[in-house]
Amino acid sequence: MDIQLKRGLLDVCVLAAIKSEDSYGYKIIKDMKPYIEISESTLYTILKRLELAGMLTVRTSEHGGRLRKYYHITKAGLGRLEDFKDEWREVMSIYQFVTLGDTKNEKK
Amino acid sequence: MDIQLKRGLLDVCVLAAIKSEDSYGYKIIKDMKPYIEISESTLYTILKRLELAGMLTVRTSEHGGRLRKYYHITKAGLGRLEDFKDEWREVMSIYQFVTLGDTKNEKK
DNA sequence: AATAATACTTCGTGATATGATGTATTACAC
DNA sequence: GTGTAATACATCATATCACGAAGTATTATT
Repeated sequence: MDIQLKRGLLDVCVLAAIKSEDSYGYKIIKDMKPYIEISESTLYTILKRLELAGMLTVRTSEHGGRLRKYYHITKAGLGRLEDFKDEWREVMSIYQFVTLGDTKNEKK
Repeated sequence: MDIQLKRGLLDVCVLAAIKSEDSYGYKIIKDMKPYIEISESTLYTILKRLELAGMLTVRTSEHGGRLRKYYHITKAGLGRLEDFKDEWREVMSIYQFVTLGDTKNEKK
């Protein structure tokens, strides 16, 4: 999939991945995989960015003798997801513009 | 609208704006305006990029004592628009992922 | 013992949207 | 007839960001 199209989608995907329950890096990647590929370097960059923006909080927890960072979505993060749904209406109108006049049985 | 979401949309929007008939910079901006805002610097950058990629051709023509650059979509450009429609299926599946479990009457 | 999987980090790079600024002509308001 | 807006295109510097590469460390599997 086109890199540029992914931008703007990745952030909300990560937030969506931790929406229903706290999760950690490796799991987020696996959960997103069926829908969108994300590299480790990209994910951890995004997680840090989202943390700085107050969209999520981090908690370090031991798991099987190894440290894991669990990410928890905040109210701001949930708000971001809501805003995204609003923006999506705009996106769909743009899609309409791009595919305008593309129906098979188009009239002149 | 979110800058990141615009990426990946702008290129195809510009191609769509010259799809049915040749157009020029200023008109493209005005045609796109109801759907998506684009600054002049961005548009001319994109037009140059698309020309280099063989998605469109340029023809300079005089109009009212002033030079105008008319942009014409190529087969490759039309192909790009077709590819975009395929990619859109992926985008919609991502949207599903993001809004998963967001219905009002959600079951546990 | 070796390899794969899990888990996170840092760095450099390339793509790119945009504001600022500049040039030049035409149309219009006063 | 002079100033301002609109038309039309160009260039530059900047900031954001996805990603590959490379690294560190532990656990699970073969």
